[in-house]
Amino acid sequence: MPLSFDPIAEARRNWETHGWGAADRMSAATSITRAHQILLHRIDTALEPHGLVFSRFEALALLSFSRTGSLPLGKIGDRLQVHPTSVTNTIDRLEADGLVARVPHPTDRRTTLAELTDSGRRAVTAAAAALADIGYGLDGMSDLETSRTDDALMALRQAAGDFPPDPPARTTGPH
Amino acid sequence: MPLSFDPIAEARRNWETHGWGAADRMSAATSITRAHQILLHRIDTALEPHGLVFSRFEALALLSFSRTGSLPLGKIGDRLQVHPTSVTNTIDRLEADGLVARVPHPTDRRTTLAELTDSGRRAVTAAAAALADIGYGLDGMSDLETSRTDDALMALRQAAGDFPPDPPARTTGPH
DNA sequence: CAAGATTACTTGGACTTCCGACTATTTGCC
DNA sequence: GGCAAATAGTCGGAAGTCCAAGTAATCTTG
Repeated sequence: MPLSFDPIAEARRNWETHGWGAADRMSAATSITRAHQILLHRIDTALEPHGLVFSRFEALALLSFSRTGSLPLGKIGDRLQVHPTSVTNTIDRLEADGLVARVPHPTDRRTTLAELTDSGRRAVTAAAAALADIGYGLDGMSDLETSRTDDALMALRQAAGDFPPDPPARTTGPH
Repeated sequence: MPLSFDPIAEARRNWETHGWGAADRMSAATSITRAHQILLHRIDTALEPHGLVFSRFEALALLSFSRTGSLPLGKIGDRLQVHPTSVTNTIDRLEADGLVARVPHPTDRRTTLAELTDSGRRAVTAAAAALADIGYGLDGMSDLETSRTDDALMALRQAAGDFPPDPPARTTGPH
């Protein structure tokens, strides 16, 4: 039973009426929360036939970009910006499905590597195509709206400390 | 250990290199996911001294805007756009903390109303001030970036069916 | 007016995420 | 060298979300 009005717009009116302040920011923050929910649902629906969810897809994608098809669990967490326990859980699931394998690090015995299997590489390729097909769940947003959102959120992520404010380093970049 | 580069920008480069397509959309979708994570953490941190989390605060705010300080649980779910089960859980928590009370609907015995207590009204007022203080977690985004994001996500929400595409109804609106 | 459909909420279960604590290993430094 | 500090990963537990299914009440319709 869809609503006949925008609940966030109504919340904004109430905020203003009650003098709660920062109504624009409340609206944007709530919109981001709701957008995340919409995206996650659309993306997970598209991934479901491939036996994946978004977080597991992200881990596979990251592995597929690495030279050796393997990465330490900790590095996966850093790049995906999730808690180490979430990485453990994600890799547990991928390993149970035969999409990755845990292998010991050749020199550092503390470290475990997650290594993409052939099956995992096939799955991530097919899943990436499925996600591109649905425009990563962003249907309804124009290219301009998409890029503006991306730019604005980059400022937020930077301010939150996700990456340094400096201009792109002059080096060859991360690897 | 913060990264020295933007992991989403790097993912975009990899997407393009591998010809996976829709790199701009992937970037925006991933940014929204990460932004949600940042906001939720900042907001919940600000609410923690008030014994609330964002979802419970939203429910209290909704109740405080209603004429009687009470609403059917189902209507709360509709407005907040969350699953009925989540409403049950949220109200359970608020009730355990004495911030709302479950009361039977006067005419429809299927329906349960959540009613704000005095304690709940005090809590939501204080919590709203705390959230306004931190700009709803959006520090780092300018007003322009905030409003552009809000506009873009409104298009997404509308396309997802959250509310109808028509211009605002000529009626007196929701109540 | 009675059976079937719909609506409202709750329960139980699966999943994901985070936090705190713990083990094992490596690194830094006196 | 050797001990403290830092690093890597996992486990247990608390939260939150959703889905499927179940109970209770109301509405619809023949």
